[in-house]
Amino acid sequence: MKRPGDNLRLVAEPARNPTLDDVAAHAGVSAATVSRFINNPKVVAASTAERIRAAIAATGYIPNLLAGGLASSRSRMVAVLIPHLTDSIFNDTIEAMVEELAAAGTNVMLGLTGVSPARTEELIRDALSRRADAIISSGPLNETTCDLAQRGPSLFIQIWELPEDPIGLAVGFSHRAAGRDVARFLVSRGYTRPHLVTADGSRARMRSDGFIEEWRALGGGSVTEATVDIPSRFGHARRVFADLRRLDEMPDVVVCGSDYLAQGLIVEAQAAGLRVPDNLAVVGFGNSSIAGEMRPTITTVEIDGARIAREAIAAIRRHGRGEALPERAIDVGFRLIARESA
Amino acid sequence: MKRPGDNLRLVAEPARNPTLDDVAAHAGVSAATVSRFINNPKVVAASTAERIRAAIAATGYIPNLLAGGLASSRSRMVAVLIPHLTDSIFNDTIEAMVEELAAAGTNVMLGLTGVSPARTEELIRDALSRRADAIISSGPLNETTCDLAQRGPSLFIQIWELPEDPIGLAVGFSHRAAGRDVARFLVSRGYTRPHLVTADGSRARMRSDGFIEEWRALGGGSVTEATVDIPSRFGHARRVFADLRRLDEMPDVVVCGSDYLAQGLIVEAQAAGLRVPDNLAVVGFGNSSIAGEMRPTITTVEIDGARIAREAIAAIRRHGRGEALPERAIDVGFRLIARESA
DNA sequence: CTGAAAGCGCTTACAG
DNA sequence: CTGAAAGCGCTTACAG
Repeated sequence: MKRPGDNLRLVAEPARNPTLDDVAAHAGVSAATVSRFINNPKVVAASTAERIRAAIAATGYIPNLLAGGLASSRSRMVAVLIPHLTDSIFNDTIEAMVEELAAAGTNVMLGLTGVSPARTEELIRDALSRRADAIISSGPLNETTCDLAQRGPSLFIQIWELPEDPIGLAVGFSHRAAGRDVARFLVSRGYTRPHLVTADGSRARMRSDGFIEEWRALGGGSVTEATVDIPSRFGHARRVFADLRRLDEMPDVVVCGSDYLAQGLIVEAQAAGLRVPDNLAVVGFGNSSIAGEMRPTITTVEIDGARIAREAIAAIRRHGRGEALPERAIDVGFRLIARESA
Repeated sequence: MKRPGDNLRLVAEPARNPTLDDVAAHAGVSAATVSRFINNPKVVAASTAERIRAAIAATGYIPNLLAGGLASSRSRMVAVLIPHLTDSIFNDTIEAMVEELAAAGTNVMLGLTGVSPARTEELIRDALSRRADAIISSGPLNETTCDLAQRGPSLFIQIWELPEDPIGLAVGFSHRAAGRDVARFLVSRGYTRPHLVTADGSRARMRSDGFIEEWRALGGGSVTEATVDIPSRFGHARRVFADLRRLDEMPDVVVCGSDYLAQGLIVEAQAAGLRVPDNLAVVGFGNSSIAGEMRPTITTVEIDGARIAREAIAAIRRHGRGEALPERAIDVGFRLIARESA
């Protein structure tokens, strides 16, 4: 078994992890100077820097970010709170987020909220306990969680939505507007009998409301609707499709809450001998990577997840420097991508 | 703007976040007692506990885990390092892990390693810096990262594999044995022309090696092989299928590195007018949720991700109590699930 | 450009 | 069951 210090002969290293003081002693400078070097190499003299660099290598020093965070009240950690990991429409955004944060030397605390505000509350509390520099959330909030989120110095960022009165910052888009756009698109393509599959949750609800509003405004006929559990996933398709066939009149297009569910419906429709989009059209949501790869390719609404990540991170940086945010809500918009499925 | 303290009239609260001392003062006890109450409520007298509880509520106290972790050298945080989030075969395992850890009051630092050992090294360093109680990794290691992983008090757990000589603990299964099982299964079903789609990475490689070894041992004929980038995803299917058609002899079964890729191949095959499994059979890997829901349902190898999560967490707990681990490697096995696709 | 010193907010033997 | 006190390992004005 190899242990730290085994390959050092000149200096008798202690068995414990080396600390800043050990490095300082090794380099013949004070701990303060080592600290300065680590956080901002340019402020120390070149020759000193070199000695410190050598001392760090020789001792195998690994900074203690718990101590650093306590002393500086900057944890260099951001909490990311999302409902699910599997079949999640957020995954591209989260992946972009985690990677951009890593590039900025910031780590990510991941919290899975499910659909429970209680879980969300606990996770916000945990993030606050760890003095997260920011909390990025797409989970369900209630009054208690909002109150909680306002406390503490952590910047609270809501993503994938644009609430009336953001707690800290919101980076998202209008779900209602997205729903309206889909309605307009389907009217323009001549569809007459849409069926909406809405996941239990305010955001999907808002899209459906927007859809119905616009559909009515454009003189569209009857709309039917089904509900599925969050998140809208591939596995829901069997039941949704079976229910579809029991409707009085078969719809000509199904609007889904995710590309995964849309994919599932295409599979089900084809297994039942229907052609997509001729016999049944399908619209997804999110432009997940599968959307452009499915046969037929899936018509969907694209959200620029990487942009959400970038805007969030830019705001965190500003907040970290003590600057005020130029705006409380950033609308990244969306884009309807017409492909083969509708 | 609401701030902490706004709704307290009796006690003049400071503008800063309340600390343990504030709670102690409010409850008329020492900080040590409050600390004890928070970490182990049973050790304080019932009446004291009640006063402390009230003081915590009144002050809106949120513990500082940075300070707590520094003092106790237990961060209550576990680092989870995985290659990707999207289309990842680990997601069920990770989801189970994060939820079980949350239930145990432990937070998760998520790191995305990609295929780069350099990234992995940096993330291990970060985890060590944050004094993670454990580092759970399924990412690629090299010599440097192994050395690093051995240092520090964090328990290092490798999941989804069973290396010769685990650094700390390994919780996984034999990929080679899984490959052999698939070969045996396909022979028993009478397939004669398998095509392996292997992701660039040692683990998928090991399954393919196991497959070929067993296939040969059972007197099987020629095997063809294609390579895809990690991870094996739905989107790879188009190219893989196109390449398939250019082979001298069309295979009768394709063995994929994930259920997502298997799903994609089914879609491609059907779009080309082939029937699955009659004209082309497909085998997946991982028993992701889509596998049982696809049409046809996908024959695959199930890994008990929840069990991996449980074993890992049990080990972390033991390690936290200072107990030695009963074993250095835990084989959770796997199970071939025969469905419709092969 | 660098050092001495105070302080960040907890935990934990040690005593009682 | 509880308190006083030392200590965890950093950062950061302050002074030079």
